[in-house]
Amino acid sequence: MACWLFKTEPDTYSIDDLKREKTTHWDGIRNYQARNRLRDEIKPGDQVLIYHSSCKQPAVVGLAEITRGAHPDPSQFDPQSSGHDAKSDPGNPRWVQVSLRFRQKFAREVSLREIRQDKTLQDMELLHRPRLSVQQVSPGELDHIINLATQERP
DNA sequence: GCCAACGTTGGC
DNA sequence: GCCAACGTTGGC
Repeated sequence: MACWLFKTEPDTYSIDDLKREKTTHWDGIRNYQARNRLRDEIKPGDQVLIYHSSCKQPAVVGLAEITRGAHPDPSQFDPQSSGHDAKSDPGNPRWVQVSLRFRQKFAREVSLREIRQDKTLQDMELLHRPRLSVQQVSPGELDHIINLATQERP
């Protein structure tokens, strides 16, 4: 079982949207490194931290679980979609999505600022790989963040 | 295949 | 809104 962190802009799709819908398809990924991780590494049962980006307080806000591995992202073939890709071959789709299920919205957010200040989280990819929306998380990091999220603010 | 120009992400 | 980081594009 591997652990990941998916970035999302809450104005577009938030943890509350996921909580309401229960499951979703993580579509719209149009970066090759992120795509490769979805396609090659992310498997059903993997745990996913949900992270809100481009907002007032960037933070880890909840937890989800992968229910289905990579399959074609339909939005690449939709001319109306912002993710439309005219160069993608329907016989060999370029972009994939995964499916995931809501597990929990954390009692409190673990902000990027707090992660930066936490000694045990200094190696998180989140702090070293800007602009990558599918991030690796170690089991220890996942555990630590869940602990923070269920404790009182220091 | 190099690399300059350009576009996007995302924190601040 | 600024701008740093870095991915992508396209001319050569």
